[in-house]
Amino acid sequence: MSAQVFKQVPHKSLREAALAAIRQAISRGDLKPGQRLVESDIAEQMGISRAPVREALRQLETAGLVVSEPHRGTFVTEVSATDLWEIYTLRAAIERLAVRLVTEKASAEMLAQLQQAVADMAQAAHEGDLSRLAALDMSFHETLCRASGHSRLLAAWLSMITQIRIFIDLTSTLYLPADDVVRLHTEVVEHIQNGRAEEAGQALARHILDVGKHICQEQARIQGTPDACGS
Amino acid sequence: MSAQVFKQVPHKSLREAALAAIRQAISRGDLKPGQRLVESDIAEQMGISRAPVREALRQLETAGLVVSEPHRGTFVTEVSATDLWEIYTLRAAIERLAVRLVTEKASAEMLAQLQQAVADMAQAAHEGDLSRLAALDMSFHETLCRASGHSRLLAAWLSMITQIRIFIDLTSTLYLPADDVVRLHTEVVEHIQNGRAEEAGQALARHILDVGKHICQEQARIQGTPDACGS
DNA sequence: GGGTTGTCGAATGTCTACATTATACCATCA
DNA sequence: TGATGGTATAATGTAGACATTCGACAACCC
Repeated sequence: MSAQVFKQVPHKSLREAALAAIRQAISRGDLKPGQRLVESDIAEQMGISRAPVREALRQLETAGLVVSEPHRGTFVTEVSATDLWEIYTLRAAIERLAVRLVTEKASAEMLAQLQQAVADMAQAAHEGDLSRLAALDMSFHETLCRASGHSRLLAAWLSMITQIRIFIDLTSTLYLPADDVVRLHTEVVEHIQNGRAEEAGQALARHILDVGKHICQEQARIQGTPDACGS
Repeated sequence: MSAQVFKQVPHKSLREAALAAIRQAISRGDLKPGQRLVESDIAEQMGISRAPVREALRQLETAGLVVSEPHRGTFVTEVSATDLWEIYTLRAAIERLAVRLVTEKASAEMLAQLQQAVADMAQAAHEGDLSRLAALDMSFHETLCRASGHSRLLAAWLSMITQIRIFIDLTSTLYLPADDVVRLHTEVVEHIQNGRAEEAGQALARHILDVGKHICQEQARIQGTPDACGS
C-alpha cells in the first residue's frame, strides 16, 4: 500500500446535508420555535427530493429539535419553562460528571486550556465585552465536556445546548455580574487543579442551576405562564 | 369548551409501527449486536414499503441503537467495553439526579411504591428466585426515574437501558450476593424517606457504578479486550 | 502466484407518483 | 346569527422504480 496522498472524500449523503442545514437553521434562529417545516419547501430550496428531507426530520425528531404530528406536519420544538427546567437540571447533572472525570484525569494541557479560557473571560469582563464573555462562558463548558472524553456525555450536552441556544440568545443577558461569572469559573478550575472532584462538581452544578433558574423565570415572565422551575 | 371525555385515538403511522417492531426485536435480542438490517427484508416481513422502514431506522440511528454506513447498510450497534463504561457512568449521574428529585418531592404514594418494590426484592431473594430479583431490580430503577417527573431524564434512562439490556441478559448474572442487592436498595429508600437527597444519590450512584464495573470486566473478559472501565 | 482490474449482483440512496388526511372555506339550515 | 356539513386544497404518508455504490469473485497481467 502506498503512502496516503489523496484525502478521503467526506461522503456526504443528501440526508446528512439536509440534517446539517436544518439543524443550523434552527440553531441560528432562522427557524423559530413553533414554526412549521414544510418538507416540499425545504426539498425545493435545497434542490433535492422530499425523501432525504423526511429522514433528516425524523432524526431531528428523535433528537428533540422538532416534533411531528401525523398528517399535520413537523414543527420546531417550543421550549416551555418546564422544558427549560428539565434541560438545566439534566445539564447540571451531566456537567457534574464531566468535571469529575476531568478532575480524575487532570492532564496538564487540559488544565492549561481551561485556565486560558478563564483568563480570556476575565479579560472580556474587564473590557466590559459582555457578549464575548457569554460566548467564552459557553465555550468553557463545551471544553469541559469534550475534555471528559465521554462521547455520550458530549452528545447529550450538545443536544441540550442546541435546544436552549435560541432561548439564550433571545434573552441574551448575563444573569450575574460579569465578575461573578469569572469568579465562579475560576473556582471550578481551582478545584480541578487541586483534585477536589466533588467540590468542583458541586460548584459547577450550583452555578448552572442558578443560571437555569434565572432563565426559567425570564421565560415564565415573557410567556406569562407560572414559574415551573423547581427550587 | 367541555371537559375532556374522549381519549385521543393513538393515530399510528407505519413508521411508528416499524420503529416499535425493530426496537422490540433489538430489545428482545432477536437482533444481535453487529447484525445487519436489510431494509427490503424488514419491509417485506412487515408487509409495507421501504420508506417507513428507512425513517424508523434513521430514528433508531439517532437514538444510538443502530449505526448505518453509507451504501453499506445498517447494523445493530455493538456495545464495546468503553460504551458500557460511558453508559454506566452516565446512568449513575442521571439516576443520582432522579433520586434527588424524588427525595425533594417525597410523595407518600411514591415512597410506598418504592418500599413495595424493595419488599418484593427481599422476598425474591429469600426464595432464591434470582431472575425475578434481577427483574425487580431493573423495575426499581425505572420506577425511580418515572417518579422523578422528568421526561427527558426518563427518556435518556430508557434509551441507555435498551442499549445495555442485551448485554445484561447475555451475562445474566447477579454481580452481588442477593442479600447485598436488597440491602443497597433498602438503604436508598431509607435515605429518601429521611429526606437525605445527597446521601441517597451517592449510595445509588456507587451501587450503579459498582455493577457497571463488574459488567464491564465481564465484557472485557468475553471479548478478550483490555479492561477499559475507568476506576 | 500475487496482485490488479473488470464485471456482476445486491443493497442502499434518491426520485416521482399516488393515497390519505387535515384544515380552511363556503354553503346550508335551524 | 351561529352551528353544521360538505368540498377543495395542500401537505403528509406510502409505494414503487430507477440510480448509485459497495463487495465479491473471476479474468488477466506481470
